[in-house]
Amino acid sequence: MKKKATIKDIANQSGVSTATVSRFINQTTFVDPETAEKIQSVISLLDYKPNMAAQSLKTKKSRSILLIVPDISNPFYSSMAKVVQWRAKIENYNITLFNTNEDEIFELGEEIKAIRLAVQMNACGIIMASIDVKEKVVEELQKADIPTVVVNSYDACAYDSVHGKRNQSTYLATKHLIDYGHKRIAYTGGSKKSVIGRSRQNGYLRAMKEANYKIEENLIFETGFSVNAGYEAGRYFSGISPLPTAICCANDLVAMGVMASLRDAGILIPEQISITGMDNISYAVLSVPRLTTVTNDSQKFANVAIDMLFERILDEYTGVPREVEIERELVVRESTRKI
Amino acid sequence: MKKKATIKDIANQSGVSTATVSRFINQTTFVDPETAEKIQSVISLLDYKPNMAAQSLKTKKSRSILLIVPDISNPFYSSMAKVVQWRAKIENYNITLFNTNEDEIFELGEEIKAIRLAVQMNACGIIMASIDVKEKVVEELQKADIPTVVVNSYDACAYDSVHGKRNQSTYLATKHLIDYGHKRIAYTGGSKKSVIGRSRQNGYLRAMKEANYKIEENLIFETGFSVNAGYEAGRYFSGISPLPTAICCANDLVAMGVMASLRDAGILIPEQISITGMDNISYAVLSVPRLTTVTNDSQKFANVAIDMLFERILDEYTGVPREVEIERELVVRESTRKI
DNA sequence: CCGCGTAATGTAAACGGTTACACGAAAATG
DNA sequence: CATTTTCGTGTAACCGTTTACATTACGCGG
Repeated sequence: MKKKATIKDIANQSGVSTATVSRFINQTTFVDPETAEKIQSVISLLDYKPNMAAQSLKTKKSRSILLIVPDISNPFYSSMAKVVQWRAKIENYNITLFNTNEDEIFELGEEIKAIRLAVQMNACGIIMASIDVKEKVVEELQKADIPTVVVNSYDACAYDSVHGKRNQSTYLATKHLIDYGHKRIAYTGGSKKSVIGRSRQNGYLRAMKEANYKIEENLIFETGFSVNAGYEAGRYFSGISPLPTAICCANDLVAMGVMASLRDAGILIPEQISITGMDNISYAVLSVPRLTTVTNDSQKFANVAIDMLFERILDEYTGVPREVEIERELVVRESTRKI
Repeated sequence: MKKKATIKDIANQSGVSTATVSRFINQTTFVDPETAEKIQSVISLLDYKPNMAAQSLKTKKSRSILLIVPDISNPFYSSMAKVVQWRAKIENYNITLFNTNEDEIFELGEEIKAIRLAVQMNACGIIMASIDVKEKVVEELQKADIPTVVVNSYDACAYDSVHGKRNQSTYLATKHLIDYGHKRIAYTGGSKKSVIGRSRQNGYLRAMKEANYKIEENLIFETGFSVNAGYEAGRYFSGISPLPTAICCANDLVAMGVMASLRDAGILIPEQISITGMDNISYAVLSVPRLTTVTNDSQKFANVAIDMLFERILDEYTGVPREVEIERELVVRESTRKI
């Protein structure tokens, strides 16, 4: 195995100093076209590629962004990841993926670990789309002192943040159910321990209260954010008698699980129970009946997040933390019906 | 902003040399328990975290693995990513995500770029789940000289590789359709330019030939691997008269797209057309009618891949490239019916 | 009491880049 | 023509670790 070519090799073979080579590569100073050509030819000849570790060590910048998500297998996050990665690549950054697995191991520690990793690797930026941002996490972020944008959290006021418009998500969905004449509306989804879990459940509660409906404890089933979690919830609800007439789910995945479960129990949707989701992932249109849901455009989230992050990284913006709210809207399809 | 503590700070404040601190951290040599304790306390006090760039520069190892996938938003790959990341984290490795976006920009260059990145960052290993491994790519891998395992490619014989058992995927699906009495069976999915595209289409062709059925050119519609691609294909097929009685799709995403499209055209599944998918992603059970498909357990792929990769990284295995085939099986559900 | 092995630690040279500073030559200025 | 800029480049220190080698001190056999 031949040793990899270093900048010194390039310098020697093209009869210049390493400084010149470095300058040529990074275009930091004008170098004589003739020299440049020579250097370039030697570079191609030796197939030289700068060592990122060395660069990073010297410049204290790593050209990499840490993307923290709760569950990369959730389409919302994976399609976010796709655009983040895409945008980063264009700017010549690469992305390190950290999956906190919130849904399975409910350990706050994962996020802390992620942030530690970011400082160890000299990450240029962090996109934190994890579903919870607690005090300890903020503290750790503070110490890390790395440009950060938080996705999907409503109270990370110390950082740039992007999230859906407040009081829309499940509020819109529940309101829609109420408008359709439903009264016994159930709710299921991730626990209130997470920001998203809380905000989604609160949306439901708020709509119910506004309508002066009584909230029946046994119609609220806390679980996870996955299809399996939804399936479990569906089993729970199908055992309740009388059945609720509608179920508001914390996200589409849960809704799909619920629907599958109800179908297995022989319960008709929407004839017997109306279902709403949240996120409008691409599978929502494909489900049968098509899922009524609320948009949550992950690509928009990702684009806004990366825009803000780059502005911070490049010092194009140094002001107070920004908070951008993404407008959401109800998409009425066939999983809900008037009663 | 306080400067980050370095190993020198730790050394100074605990009255030992940097060498000792390093040895303590990496547990490479026994250090006096008393000294150790002192060092540890200073480390916690100053919140010291080793700088990975420096470590990587010196040791030429980065403790990071490059994961190359064609489309992270495809559940097959995102759930692979999830387990890869999970396993890597346990061993204290982190993973860099590279999405080649094969489906949209059909550029071979992306894979080359990815491999280059791997060498620049001193990646310890590469998991290459991209849908094509061409000559040029292999050449680049050769130069890179990094432990690599290839996923889902049938002809990367120079590397450890994991893929589904040959001649199963679409072959099984098509055979199932034939067993069900179908004769005019269509096929759609990604182009033959990619390994997967080829192997999937070949499975279909082989089954058809074995049954001595004639292959009608206009019943083969090459497109992508996504839901949208499937939707397009569905539109194409619904314009054909007489309709084929079955469509074998390259993967579940495509199948779901096709089903949505046919449904929009008022065509009944499986009454008028039977549909098969491939991958058995978690949404396949959720579709209506439930999709008949062939398993392709992404988590198993991921686990095998990472197992092999670690064996290479840790030099636990240095023999000839291994090839592991994951058994697949047909899952008959409701999207197909006897004719 | 000498010499030697051993255990714990220190010294300092890498690793592969970047960049502040210095320098000579050529071009611009007056 | 003398002086100052400008330009292109070289020199060498530095980034934060690891590690081969050197050093010390101590215990032990002869």
